[in-house]
Amino acid sequence: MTIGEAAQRSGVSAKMIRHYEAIGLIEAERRANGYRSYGARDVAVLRFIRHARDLAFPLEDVRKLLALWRDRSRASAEVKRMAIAHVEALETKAAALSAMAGSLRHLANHCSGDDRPECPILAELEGKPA
Amino acid sequence: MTIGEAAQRSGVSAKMIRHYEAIGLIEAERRANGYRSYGARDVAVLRFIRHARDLAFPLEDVRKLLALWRDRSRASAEVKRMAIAHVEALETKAAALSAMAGSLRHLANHCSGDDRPECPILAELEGKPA
DNA sequence: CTTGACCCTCCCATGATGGGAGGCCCCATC
DNA sequence: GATGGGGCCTCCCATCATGGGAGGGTCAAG
Repeated sequence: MTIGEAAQRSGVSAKMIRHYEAIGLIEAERRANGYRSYGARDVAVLRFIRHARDLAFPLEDVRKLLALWRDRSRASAEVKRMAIAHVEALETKAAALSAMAGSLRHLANHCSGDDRPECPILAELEGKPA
Repeated sequence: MTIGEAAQRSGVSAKMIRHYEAIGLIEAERRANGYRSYGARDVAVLRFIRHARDLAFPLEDVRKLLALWRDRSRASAEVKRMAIAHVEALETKAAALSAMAGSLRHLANHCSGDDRPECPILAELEGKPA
């Protein structure tokens, strides 16, 4: 199938499929006319990548996960280790965002939000010590 | 003061100070030798920027916040509106990350993590429907 | 007068993705 | 057989905020 069809079936844009090839994440056969050609297995790989990306695994992690996926005799320990590390990174980021949201929401709650110029939000941005 | 000193006092790197100038967020006087020159007010502005960035306001928002900050007669309504919108964006992102962390942690909990190759994490990445 | 610590500008890289230009290919329809 | 439209190709640029580094000028202390 063509790259367009593979894109549709995998949910990965044609643009990204070419990119994944450019960075060596996947490979593709070429037809005589230069067009990339894909099969069912390629679509499965693309879906795998998309699912990993849906969980926000960076592409370098995806590369390792793909290698582990293809190695049927791999130990699950390595996969689990990567997953846990990634979970922790996600939780750390989520906590940081929540904290920012919380303190900003707090400031906003104390801002009248009307025509008056007094604004604790700007005051905080101005004054918070270095 | 020089850019290096302004950087130290404001907590914004010299690299970033130059960048903020390049994108028109701030301006800087120049000495005869071409060096940028900053005063206490500039440091205050840089701190303002840093605090806004600490709350993950995008630079375009910072630009608007700076304008509002400088306008002593501004209405706080606009500031509040921006803050609330940003809080919502932060919360949305945090929730998305938490959700990803949660589902991945769930998968990891069901992965033996030993020498055996069976791994629900890889199975999920492989099989999840499009 | 040398040395080291600054400063300057300009270019490149990150990470993942999209947009678009310019050009080739293929199929269907007239 | 020619034409048109849609899909494919490659290559470049943009995003967002930040850092790194090269190559070169400046200044102050020794």
